[in-house]
Amino acid sequence: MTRPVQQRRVTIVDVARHAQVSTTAVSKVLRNAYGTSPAMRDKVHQAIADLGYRPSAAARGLRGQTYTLGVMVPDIANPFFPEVLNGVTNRLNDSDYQVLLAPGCAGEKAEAKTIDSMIDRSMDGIILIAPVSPRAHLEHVAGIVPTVIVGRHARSTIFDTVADDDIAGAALVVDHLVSLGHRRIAHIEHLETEPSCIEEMPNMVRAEGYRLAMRRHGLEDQIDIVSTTYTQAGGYTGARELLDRPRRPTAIFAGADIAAMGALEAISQAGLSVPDDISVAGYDNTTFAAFSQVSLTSVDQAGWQIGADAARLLVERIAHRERRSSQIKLSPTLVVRGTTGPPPAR
Amino acid sequence: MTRPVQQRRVTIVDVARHAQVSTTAVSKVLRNAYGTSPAMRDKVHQAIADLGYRPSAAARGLRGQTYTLGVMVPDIANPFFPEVLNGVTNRLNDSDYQVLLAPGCAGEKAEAKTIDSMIDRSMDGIILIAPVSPRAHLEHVAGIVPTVIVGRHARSTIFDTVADDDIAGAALVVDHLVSLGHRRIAHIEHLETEPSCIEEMPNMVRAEGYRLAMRRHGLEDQIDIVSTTYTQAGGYTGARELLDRPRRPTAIFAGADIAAMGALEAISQAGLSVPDDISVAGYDNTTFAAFSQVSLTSVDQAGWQIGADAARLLVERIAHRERRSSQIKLSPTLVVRGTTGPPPAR
DNA sequence: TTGAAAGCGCTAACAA
DNA sequence: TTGTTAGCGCTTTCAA
Repeated sequence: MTRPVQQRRVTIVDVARHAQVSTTAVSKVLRNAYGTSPAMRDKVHQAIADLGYRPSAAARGLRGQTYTLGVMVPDIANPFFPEVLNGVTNRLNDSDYQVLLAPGCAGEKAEAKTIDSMIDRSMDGIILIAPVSPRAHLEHVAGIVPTVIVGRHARSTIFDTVADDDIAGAALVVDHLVSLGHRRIAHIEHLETEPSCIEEMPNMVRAEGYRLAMRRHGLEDQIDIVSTTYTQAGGYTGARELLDRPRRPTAIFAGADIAAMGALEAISQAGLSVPDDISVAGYDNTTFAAFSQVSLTSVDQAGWQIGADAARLLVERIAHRERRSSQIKLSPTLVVRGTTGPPPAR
Repeated sequence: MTRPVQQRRVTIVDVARHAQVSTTAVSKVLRNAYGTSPAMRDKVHQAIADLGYRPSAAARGLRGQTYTLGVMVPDIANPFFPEVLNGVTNRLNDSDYQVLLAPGCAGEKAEAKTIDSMIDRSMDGIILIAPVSPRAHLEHVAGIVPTVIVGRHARSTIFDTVADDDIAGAALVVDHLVSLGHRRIAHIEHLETEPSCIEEMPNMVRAEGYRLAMRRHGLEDQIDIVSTTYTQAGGYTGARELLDRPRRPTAIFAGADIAAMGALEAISQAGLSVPDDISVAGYDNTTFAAFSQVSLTSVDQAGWQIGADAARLLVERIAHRERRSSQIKLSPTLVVRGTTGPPPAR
């Protein structure tokens, strides 16, 4: 029985020797750098293929790039984020970059640890999705490594941002419900416990968009917000609270689909039917919103496009670190399904 | 306006000078290596705190460990995988390891590319979830870097495995349906297009478990399998085909929840009701199976536990590369909900 | 127990 | 256009 020989790693030196050129030449060919003749490129590529050479990211990182981009996701179980991620990876598919995801970073502390670990690993750039860190910290990070922030309604000269227009998204829902005849429209919001950066977070902007739209329709006296979280449990307790009101709302706008699911559960338990007794709308147009049994009216914020734009901005910024920062704001659309209808006749 | 000074990175040399010790000493303290006095440890830790030193993973990787573990996930949008991932990260939470996820590796080619990129980055160990690569390739990889394979029913001397007992899981479903009085029980399977490693894949084992259980109940003449994919569309077309049978089944066992969702859609479109006309069961007990509107009977394979076990085995193997390989097989449980009931009276 | 010094594999400044 | 060479920040023998 042959024992597998633990062979030494093939290095750039082996390639150079095999191709009868210098290591510099190999390095240049690898990086498509200036100053290599076609003949040399061929020789080097041949040697690389012959030897099965693969560059060591660690050694590269010590001097130059690692060809690694990091993406931080707050909650991988929320089906909206995979969609954004697909936009990112798809955009980078035939680039030299490898995307690595740092999972599970709930809260400011875990988030800081995750970002640090990406910096320690000399990543060439990072995309932070809906981070909760204070603005100052994000700017500090962006000063160290090219950074794109997704979801925060912030403006900075050193990082780029991509976000959905949450004001417009909330307005789409309110407009739709008003046009159906609703007046008593309530909102379930996510309230961040950590007080920093409050007004930049998408959840807060959605609540603000709801308020603005209600006022625009002359319904300021109907504004009714319960503060819970964007979770199924949060939606459930929020809806319970709303259903206990002396005059209960005829429609509930939950700031996230998963919260809308909790609300639907509470409504069904209360013996009420949707949309005949009460309408429900969500946000994110996640996979399950389209299930026929669910059929949830929801705001689609084009997660795929958000991811693709973030990836593009990041690559651009890596190439030109001094270029002006961009802020991309994408317009959401409303997907009307079966959970919204006219209010019950009174 | 002060321009942010791009200050030089704090290195081990700075720490050594500040603490008045050698760089060797700092390195030892960092790695909890043998041969450091408490006094020295204190001095070094103090200097690290004073200077805000963080080790460079690239430099470390060039000689020793990178303290990075890679996890490859086939499809991040499938809500079962986040659960496994949470098990992994939770288990490693207070270790020195950082978990990084390589997303989107559909197909053998993309998978190989992803694995290579993890090796290039000198990861200390990798967890491959439901890989489709041929066995020989997995063993080759495991020879280079400590590897744990999740979901494959394989046995190897050089890699560890963690898997759900899919034979038992399929039996749980068939037994449940038979006990309700069903005889015509059909199965929707996922058929891998790439012919390698077929019999090791969880989907194939589930189909085999279905066959075995049917035979055990004396129902071999009722065995009815349609081959599609574990997707919503796959479940939809699979169910359509089954509903068109001259004598249609009274129960459908889909090998994955997401396929069960497609089947439910097809059934509802055909004007049939669940479970009165036909019962449906899934596999994975994903989040949406518990939604009251869905209420899908499903097999729970304890994804969290699978992830935690995989992380434990990987850390053990990194510490003892020569230890005997382990195969962990976890027993699934059945979660009975509203989509299964007695067959219609004939 | 502590430290000096030689690399790890690559990139980039500089020389030819 | 090509090659020589000095590091990048760390780990790891090997001496002291």
